[in-house]
Amino acid sequence: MPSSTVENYVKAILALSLEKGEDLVGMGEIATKLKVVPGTATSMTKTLEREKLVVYKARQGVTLTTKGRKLGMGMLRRHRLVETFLVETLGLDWTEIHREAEELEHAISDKVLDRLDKFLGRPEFDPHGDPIPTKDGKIVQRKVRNLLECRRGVACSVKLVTDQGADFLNFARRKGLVPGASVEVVSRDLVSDAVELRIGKTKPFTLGSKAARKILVAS
Amino acid sequence: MPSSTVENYVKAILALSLEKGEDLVGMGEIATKLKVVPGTATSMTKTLEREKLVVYKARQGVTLTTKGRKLGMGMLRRHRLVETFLVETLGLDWTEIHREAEELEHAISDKVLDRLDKFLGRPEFDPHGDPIPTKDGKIVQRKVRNLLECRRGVACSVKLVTDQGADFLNFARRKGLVPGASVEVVSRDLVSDAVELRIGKTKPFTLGSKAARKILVAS
DNA sequence: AAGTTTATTTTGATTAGTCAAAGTTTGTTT
DNA sequence: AAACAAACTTTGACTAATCAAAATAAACTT
Repeated sequence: MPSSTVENYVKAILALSLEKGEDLVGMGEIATKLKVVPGTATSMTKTLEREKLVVYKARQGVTLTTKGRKLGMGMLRRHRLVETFLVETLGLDWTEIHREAEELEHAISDKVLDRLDKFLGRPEFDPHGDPIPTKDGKIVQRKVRNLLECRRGVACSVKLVTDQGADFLNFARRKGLVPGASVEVVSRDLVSDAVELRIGKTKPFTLGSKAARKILVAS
Repeated sequence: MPSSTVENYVKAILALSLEKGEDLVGMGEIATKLKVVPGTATSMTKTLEREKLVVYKARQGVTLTTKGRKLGMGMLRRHRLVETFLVETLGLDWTEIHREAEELEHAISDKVLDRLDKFLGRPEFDPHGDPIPTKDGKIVQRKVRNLLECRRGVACSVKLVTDQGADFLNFARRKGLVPGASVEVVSRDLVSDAVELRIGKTKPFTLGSKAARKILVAS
């Protein structure tokens, strides 16, 4: 059994390589994501290599093996199913489930996870709109764009909010930028570095480009 | 935050003192229950004392402080609510939930626990028939007797099976000795050290006194 | 009371995960 | 190419939890 520390490192490496669209992940990135000093990332990486979860090239970075990828996907599945349960069944708030799931994901057995999955009706997406990997570690990807990449004047549906910090989630919810909401880019201004949006028929508002990039939509 | 190790020690001390009806618990008992060597129990006990969870008298034993008792009761509550959830909601088997709950009880926050409690309808007893402590750490005790202490010829209702090992639970279930079942002591034989039982209207069978002592009933 | 058994405590090691800080590479400027 | 900066690795130290085995204390037995 991998320790929860090992699980967290593998999950972080998977998340980083998905974010970057690049398999090789550097020690600094891991250290930042997990809030440890770089030396710790290096030494844990060697532990992961001993367990055949990653391949490590000194001073270059680390890539997941098939085994590591499987474990990582399993963690993602756990995490997202737990989040779904917390929102759907227990009625917790969107913005507070991430931290809870972070703990629970390590404590849940495969058997309980499968029962939970069944109980929830085998959902495909979690409350943030992220796809839930299947048992064999595949994820259904939707064709999504962020709000900066959208055509003007075309209503799109919000699929995903990529920043899971409570602050940002709260902000997004206040603005109505929740998965499922219909949003249209009214105008885009490269000088002020912002986009003007309209949710349904409400009056338009402006979002900075940094925030706009965090909201993913599909048409 | 106490570590899960600390939580387990406190839970074990509480369980032992409840079992014995005696506050003072010896190092050997703790070591046996937690499957560690006695020296480890001694040294962890000192850690617990530093955190003001217990009072420790060398070569005598250890007793929980108010703080320790509160933590212990909290763990019992967690454990039993999680077990209830696993059986009631996810439909897991009676006999396999203990180990699962053992992990989950450390990972669940107070907030999630309270939501779970509400979702389950604030149950008073878990699937084994054990009372679930209230949020402020009180347990409702039922007047129960074991099968050796029962009057002959009087139907009683099974309330509690005190051995939670999978083997014994399986055995009890096969015999129909599950919480809620109606059981009657037909005869008692001190020589063969056994009692003859009848469940409802089925044909009587015999149970050794050691097993009979593990089945608690109320009339 | 002396000896023996049993429970407990101590001591010294070990492992996983971490940090601080010193030492290396590698790559970038000038 | 020499100097510098950034990223990375190494080293040594620390904490929590554990075990093995030696030392000690208490409780029984003759």
